[in-house]
Amino acid sequence: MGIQERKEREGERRRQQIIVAARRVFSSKSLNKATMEDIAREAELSPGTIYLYFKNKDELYASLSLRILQYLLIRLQHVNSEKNETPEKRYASLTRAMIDVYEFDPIILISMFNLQTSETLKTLSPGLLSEIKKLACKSIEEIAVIFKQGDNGEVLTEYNRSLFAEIFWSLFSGVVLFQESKKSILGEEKVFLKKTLQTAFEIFGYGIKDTTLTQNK
Amino acid sequence: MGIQERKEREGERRRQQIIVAARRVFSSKSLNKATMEDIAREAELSPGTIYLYFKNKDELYASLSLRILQYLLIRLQHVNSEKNETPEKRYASLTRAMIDVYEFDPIILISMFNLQTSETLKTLSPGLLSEIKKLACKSIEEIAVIFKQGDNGEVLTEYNRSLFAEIFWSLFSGVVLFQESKKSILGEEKVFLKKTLQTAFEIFGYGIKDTTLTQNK
Amino acid sequence: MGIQERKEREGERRRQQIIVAARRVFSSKSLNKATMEDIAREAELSPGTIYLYFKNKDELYASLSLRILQYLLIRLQHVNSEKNETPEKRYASLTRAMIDVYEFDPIILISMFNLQTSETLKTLSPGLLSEIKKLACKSIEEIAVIFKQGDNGEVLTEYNRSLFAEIFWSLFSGVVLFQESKKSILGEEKVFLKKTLQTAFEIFGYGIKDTTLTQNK
Amino acid sequence: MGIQERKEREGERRRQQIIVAARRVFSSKSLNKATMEDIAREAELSPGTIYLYFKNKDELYASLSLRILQYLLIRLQHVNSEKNETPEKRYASLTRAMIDVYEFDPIILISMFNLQTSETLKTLSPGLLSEIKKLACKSIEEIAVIFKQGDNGEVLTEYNRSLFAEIFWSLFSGVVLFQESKKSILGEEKVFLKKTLQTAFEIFGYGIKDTTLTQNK
DNA sequence: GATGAATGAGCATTCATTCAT
DNA sequence: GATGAATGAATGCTCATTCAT
Repeated sequence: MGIQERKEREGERRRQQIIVAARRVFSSKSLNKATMEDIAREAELSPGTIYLYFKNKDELYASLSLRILQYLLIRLQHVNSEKNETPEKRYASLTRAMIDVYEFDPIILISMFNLQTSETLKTLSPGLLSEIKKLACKSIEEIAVIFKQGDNGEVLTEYNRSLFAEIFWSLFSGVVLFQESKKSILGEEKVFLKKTLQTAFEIFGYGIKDTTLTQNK
Repeated sequence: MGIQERKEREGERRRQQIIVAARRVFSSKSLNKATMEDIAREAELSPGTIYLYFKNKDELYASLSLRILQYLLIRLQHVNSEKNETPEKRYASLTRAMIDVYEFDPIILISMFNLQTSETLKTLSPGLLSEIKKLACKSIEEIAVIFKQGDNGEVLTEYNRSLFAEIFWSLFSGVVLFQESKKSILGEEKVFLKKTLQTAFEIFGYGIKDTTLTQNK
Repeated sequence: MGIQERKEREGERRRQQIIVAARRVFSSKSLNKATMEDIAREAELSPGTIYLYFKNKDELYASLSLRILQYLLIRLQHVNSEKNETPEKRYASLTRAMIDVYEFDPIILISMFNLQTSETLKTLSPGLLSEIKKLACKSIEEIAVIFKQGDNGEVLTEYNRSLFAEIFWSLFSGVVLFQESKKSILGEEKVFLKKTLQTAFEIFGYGIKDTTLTQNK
Repeated sequence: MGIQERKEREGERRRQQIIVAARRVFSSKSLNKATMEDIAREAELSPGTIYLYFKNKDELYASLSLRILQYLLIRLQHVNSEKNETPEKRYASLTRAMIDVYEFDPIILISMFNLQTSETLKTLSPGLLSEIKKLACKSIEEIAVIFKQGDNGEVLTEYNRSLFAEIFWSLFSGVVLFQESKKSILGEEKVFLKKTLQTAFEIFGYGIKDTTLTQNK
């Protein structure tokens, strides 16, 4: 029993060790440029060992996203657990949560956004793919819940809330990716990502109030 | 001279022929899956010929984006040329322009967004890279110009306008990429991209009005 | 001593357990496709344990052949022990013995024939290799002994008997392998291996009578 | 036109060049031990070039057998074209043909027999597989035709002729493989393959006469 | 300019074997 | 004796790019 447990824990530790190494490698090289040997070297393991814990390169890459998706979902659920708050406060909590998620691990967050668009997802094993889908969908649903009560007491329809949630999520990913590209490619030294995100969310926050009114007319 | 000109025109025609073929290939395969031979076959040329017109695969890929960036810039300049319009009308023109750009060539637009984040850009030849940068920056500047006069007569600072423009651009790319990923990966049948974009721009439009007020206080 | 014996017996049991598992695995996968882990799983042992009983994969594979070679030799010796029988009856016993050997374990028999031609044998440990050689040579000698008295009372020379024995053995392996290939590759539903073997042996039986006459002229 | 032809001829020459190199490599190493790089080096080409002419390693290996199967079929058809010959003379021609086939290229003949039993065939492209099947089946049919008129004027049934042809073929492969294994593994210096084959065919020749009589009773 | 055969570096993945526990 | 996690060498195949014609 104790042995069983210890082994499981050690196995999980190895997975984390590999994920951490992969994170470091992917932060300097893209999925295609990074080789399994790079990752193995970084993890101080042999290439073969990685395959004991991850089915293949793509699954390892996709697994990176799991952690941040889990963190994201927890943060969003926490926002929703503060039930008696005003809509304004809930929205403020939401924006804070998103910025925290970014700061939790920018590199992995960006790789997750890239994963979203890539063909890689299509060849993932069903288990891992559905896990990712589940977390992503749940997160968006949680965001939708935050928009439950329109700021003016107007109740948003189910449809609108989902739409707003998706747009909010799109705004988040769009800003992060664009600022990242500015930093890495356009060679801008200082990118005020946090400030830009705050402004973006502020605009969105004001925007939905009026949009709510419009849509309910 | 006449001969020189004809040659140049014919050369340009070849480039377009290759770009069109590449577009078709990239629409069904991602950058990494598509081979130069695929593109050559599609263009009814030999692989070697492509290298007469494009330095390498990445440059060919990046060249795809040039066309849509050019189209985008022209549309944005057109919006700004309607000088006496009200801010509301100008914003409406802007949103229409963006949706037109999407519909002009969704595939290339998406590939351009992907290019933005990819490592590919880093290895591009200086000439092509600066051409892309120039078009992208000009476009964002044109968007900023559209925001010149705040909707309430308040004049936005140069800084705010650029920030808003970037956020607007981020929102555009975020929505397009997210909806695309919904379509291709989550397997959603119908994705209402146009509707989602309109709503997103509506929210943004309302949002900046109030944000303007706040920021100028 | 008693302990020593018990250990040896248990060791032998383990070897058999592994051989049985290997047999099952090789029946569905060829030598190259089957992995040591497959065999370990089938034997409900760990990969490492197999190496306590067999030096390496090739030796394990070769060991499979030992059992059937032992069975073959015993059957052939039995045929020769029936001393007073007529040549015809002895030949009939021989053919029956060969068919029994086939039916004893077709899979291993075939793998033995394949082993014969493969490069695998060259890297076997001297002990195992000489064991296999010894059994194979003895078996062929026993067949030669069966041909001792030509069917017409003519006495075959030592040389002829060995030659006939080898040809008989070749015929056996040739028919088994060819029919096997018909079954597995040409996709023939029913292969009448037993009937074919009987006819082949009948032809051979008649043939050597006349050949004997010719050669002694 | 002339260019087209020359290119085709050069292409065919390359294929032959690769096949010749592969033959040399496979004669000293088994299919599994020989690497594509070995073959490329032997052919003084790069690994990539081989893939321009052969789909993969297995197809290259299988292609080796095509030539000898073609040669075999031609020889057998030639035997059958000598229509007025006596059965005895036709059988003598048959045995001579088989020995010639062996001497035409022993190495490839053996590799063909090994191919017959291997799993390799199962993954071949349908075109190549059916080409091999076709040649093999036709050859056996030609052998069956040679047995058309039983040596005693007795007419063999279609069924018997096919059976005899298969057994004859099996005998051939069995003898060749066994003698080969004697040479390479048992370390016998001189193997009298030709003599053994002749004796085997003599036995078979005499044997079918009597078997024919028995079967027609 | 156009060709397309040839190149060859590069890489994910496998699996027999080992050895610390 | 038994384990099974870790190893790491080995290899088939791809494909962007070149260059002789």
